Amino acid sequence: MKNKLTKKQALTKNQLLVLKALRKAKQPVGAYELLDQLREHGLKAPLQIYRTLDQLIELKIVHRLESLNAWTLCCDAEHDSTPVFAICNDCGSVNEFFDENLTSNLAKISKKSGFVADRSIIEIHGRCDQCEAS
Amino acid sequence: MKNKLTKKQALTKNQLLVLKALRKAKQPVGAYELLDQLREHGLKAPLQIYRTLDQLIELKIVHRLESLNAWTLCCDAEHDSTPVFAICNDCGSVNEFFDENLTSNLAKISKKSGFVADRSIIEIHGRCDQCEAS
DNA sequence: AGGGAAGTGTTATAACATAACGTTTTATTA
DNA sequence: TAATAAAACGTTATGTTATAACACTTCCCT
Ligand SMILES: [Zn+2]
Ligand SMILES: [Zn+2]
Ligand SMILES: [Zn+2]
Ligand SMILES: [Zn+2]
Repeated sequence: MKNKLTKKQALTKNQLLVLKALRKAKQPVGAYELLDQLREHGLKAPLQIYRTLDQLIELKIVHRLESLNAWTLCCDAEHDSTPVFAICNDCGSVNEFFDENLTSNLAKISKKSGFVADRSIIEIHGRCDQCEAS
Repeated sequence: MKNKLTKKQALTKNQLLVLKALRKAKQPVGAYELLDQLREHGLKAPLQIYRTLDQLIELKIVHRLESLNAWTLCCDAEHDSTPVFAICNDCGSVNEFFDENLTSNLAKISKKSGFVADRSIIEIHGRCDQCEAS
């Protein structure tokens, strides 16, 4: 698989626009919010956003947060394992973690029941350390 | 906390209707599909479904599958731990599992980063054993 | 140059979810 | 049991998220 640098060089105009908007955000962003921000750059229709997000997910540059209907940049790590997202109820920040044990636990559970996993979603809601401290 | 039997005795008409529809289904069901099925019993508006589903979730009788925008009955087990849902891409069936190790791993990950967890979502997509066999 | 794959733009529509308001039912307790 | 509070209910309107269908363009490979 190509590394992220290589992938970035191949990005299209729309992909770069969406990526830039996501980078600017400190939180996951919804598709229509992205659309609003990118209207000034010529994007007009939801599909332009949804298609681009799908492409960026395919490139493993972006993740979709299922419980938020929103998207966020992948942390810099090149990873094949399942990310764990910690989502703060208060400030909306999201952190991406990896855990070997957890990944292998998931695999075991699947295996035990004969289920062949494809894609795993782990999203934890709660309060981040900063919000918890204040 | 009351057990499920006690809870069931207290269910309202709408709750019973939705519950019955969910029981009949072999897969998670969307809110509007429930609405369609329950029109003949007098339910007319989406809100009647959404409210009832919220109540049933509060009662821990029903779970929402975030990655499907659909709801399913809780397996019979009375559980406080985080359920793991295995969702088959082919047949749409969903199985609910629990895993001590996984639950404690999740707790550890949270703790390490100072995050205080509230609600965890674990949904695995793939192929169930039956579909895999065929 | 020819042909296929990926990307793009646009209009229309589908699918999912909540706001706001008032009424009815049920439970609590004076 | 009558007053009251809390929960559930019904209805209309609206907001939010996502995809279908179709035509056109760009890029890459042979
Ligand atoms: Zn990632
Ligand atoms: Zn926070
Ligand atoms: Zn359950
Ligand atoms: Zn299956």
